[in-house]
Amino acid sequence: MVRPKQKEQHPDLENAIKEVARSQMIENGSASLSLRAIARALKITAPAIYNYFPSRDDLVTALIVDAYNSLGDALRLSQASLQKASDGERVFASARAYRNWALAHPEEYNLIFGTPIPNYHAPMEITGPAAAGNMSVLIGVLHNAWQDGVLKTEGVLRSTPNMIQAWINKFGYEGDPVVVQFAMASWSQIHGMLSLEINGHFAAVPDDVDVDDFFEVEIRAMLTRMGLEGE
Amino acid sequence: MVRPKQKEQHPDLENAIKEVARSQMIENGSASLSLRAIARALKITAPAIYNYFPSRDDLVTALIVDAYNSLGDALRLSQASLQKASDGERVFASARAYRNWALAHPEEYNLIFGTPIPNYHAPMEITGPAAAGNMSVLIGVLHNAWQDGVLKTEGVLRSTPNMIQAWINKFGYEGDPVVVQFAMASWSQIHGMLSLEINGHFAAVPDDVDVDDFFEVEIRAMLTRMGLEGE
DNA sequence: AAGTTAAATAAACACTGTATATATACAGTG
DNA sequence: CACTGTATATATACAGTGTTTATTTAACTT
Repeated sequence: MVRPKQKEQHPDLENAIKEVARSQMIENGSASLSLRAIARALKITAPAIYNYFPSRDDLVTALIVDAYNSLGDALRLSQASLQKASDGERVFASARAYRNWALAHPEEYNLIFGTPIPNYHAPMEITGPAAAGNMSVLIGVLHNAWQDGVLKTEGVLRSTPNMIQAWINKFGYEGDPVVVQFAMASWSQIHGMLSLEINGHFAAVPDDVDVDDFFEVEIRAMLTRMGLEGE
Repeated sequence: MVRPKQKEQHPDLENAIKEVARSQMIENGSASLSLRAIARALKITAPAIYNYFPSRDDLVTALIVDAYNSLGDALRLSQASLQKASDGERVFASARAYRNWALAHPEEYNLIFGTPIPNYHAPMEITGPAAAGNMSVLIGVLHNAWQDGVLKTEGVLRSTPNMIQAWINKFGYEGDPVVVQFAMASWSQIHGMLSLEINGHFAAVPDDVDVDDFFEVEIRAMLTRMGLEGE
């Protein structure tokens, strides 16, 4: 038999491939993603996957975009579930949501921000917008705080840093560049802690040490710096 | 010929292997490290490498330890070359040295802090002490600032975070835990920015956007928080 | 019913890390 | 010097990888 009857094959093979890829990533680490292993699990042959993804890299890119969207959903949910909260509380909630997602999906987090797949290089024209979409959640929260006039912006910037201006030029933002600066700084800080925590650089074993309170202290310091400590 | 004459072979094959591995990592990315490619370059066969490194992972571990030491040298050099500098200047210098090393050795930086080698997991009993040795440079600088009484420690910690206490228990530190907190926080922040910068998450192309002034603003904010803004 | 298209297979290529067995240059000893 | 043992390399083989090609056939179209 060369082509199976429609009844006998997966109804949505493209999604089935991604699901198996995800579960195998979680089980064996994202580095050991293997088209052949996916094919074995689905009882098809490896080249069949090429009907849905032109190459292994395109599959990886699809997984990355899915991961970005999953993270973005978590961030938006953290805001949507907040009613009449202060600006500080909103930032805190988004920071916690970011971390909780990362701890719940470490392989996918590394897939996005690390380089776990040999010789894979993310095509920024695809992943860039997905990333910016998530960034804009944090920017949105800080933008509201700025509009509320509670953001401590005095003396932060002598002039707009190149990278901040480049981001604004590319993805657009109407408002004080210091809002983007704060967003990028907060993102960097949170990402730095998570990257070190997830990859076990804070302790011998990743789950060995509880980093919760360290994280809380630093988010609080972040809020203090931005003038949002009232929480 | 099964075994080459001593005159015809590399005088220090172990180091030659590491050097070729490093240069190939730099050229093709650390993910494409290949024992066979190394062997080809050295005109030996792949299994010969096993006489010097029990497995590919042991070679990677050796490269990681070398990278840690190289980074550590850069950090220590940044301090040794400073005479009669303020505590703030010393922190600033170590932050700049850290970033400069990372930008000059991006593949080695990812080798240390990312997971670029498929299915490789760093043995923390070896890499842990190497990492702690570098961390202690930053802790040392902040410890001096604390002893000078200029570190703004009031109200930072309600109690010592678990992760900070665990680090102190493991690697030892006599002094205020807030010094370690500040060191870990600064490290996280710097690492976060570098990880995003090096892996191109700040822009489409890694070298596309100048992140220097963004970095400076954030280090300055870091110093302000710790009470070292006098520089 | 015939022709076309789409989705799978089978086989092969060039790689990879690693294990095993084998050959030989060199060092140490009688 | 001759003999032996060990260290260091090779040769070969195995199981795995992503990918390409040609082939087959189910399903759709006319």
